[in-house]
Amino acid sequence: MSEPGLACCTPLTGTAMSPGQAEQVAPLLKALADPVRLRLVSLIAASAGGEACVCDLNDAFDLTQATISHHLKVLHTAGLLDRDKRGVWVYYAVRPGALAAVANLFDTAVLTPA
Amino acid sequence: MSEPGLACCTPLTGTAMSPGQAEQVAPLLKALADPVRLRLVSLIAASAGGEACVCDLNDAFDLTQATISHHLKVLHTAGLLDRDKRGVWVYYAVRPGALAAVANLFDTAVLTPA
DNA sequence: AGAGCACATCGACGCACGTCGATGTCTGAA
DNA sequence: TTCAGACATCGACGTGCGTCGATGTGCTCT
Repeated sequence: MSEPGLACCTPLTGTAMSPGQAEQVAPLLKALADPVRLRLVSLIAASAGGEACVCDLNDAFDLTQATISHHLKVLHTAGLLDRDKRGVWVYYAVRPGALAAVANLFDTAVLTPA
Repeated sequence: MSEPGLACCTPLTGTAMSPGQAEQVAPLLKALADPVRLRLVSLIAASAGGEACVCDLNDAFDLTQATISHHLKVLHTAGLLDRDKRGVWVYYAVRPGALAAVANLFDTAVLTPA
């Protein structure tokens, strides 16, 4: 750590997240990085039975039905929500372990230094 | 649960995430919902001492120095990274408890049904 | 068969985001 | 004082995202 242009600090030892792993996890976080989708997941998880139908979710927001349907599709495509059609209604449920996987991410791959 | 247009399922009992809480947490996730920023946080956390200078972070990516500086600013503005200027170099460190707060989010406010 | 409802899809709009090259600011050394 | 290096900021470009109204699809009941 003397002249500029040379190694100025530590060579980044320790195992960090790989680029491939980062590009695999980022879409999951991106799907959750929206106030509406965050509330949607929370509402579904807090519902009785861990599932909720779109009609009820629609009433919880001041948004168009098309917008809610779009957000639900994003969450479903990301693998966070399970879709179950029963007659006229469609029920969404939080995919078991999906959120836990995200939570583990911060406990294992990122937080732990060594 | 008979005629369409009436209450078709459960009235969303249980405590879900409030709209204000969602809009407060979403920016945190949005800051992390990028492969480059995810790797940046991971690299910094995995570095010796839990901190890393920008010059080393720059070499880990095939991106312009301006782009890396931009991503670091986003993470710092979101409250995830601490900035410490020492002479010519700038060291970034993961803000203590910042990632843990995000991890707790999925364990308390969202995951737990009842 | 027809009507009505629940939900998905489509096309379009405005805005925010990721990236870049160029330039500015500050520090330490000659 | 001058110069070179480290990092931030600026302006611009293309792309993606959130939202909407309109329309399509599938189901149920009459």
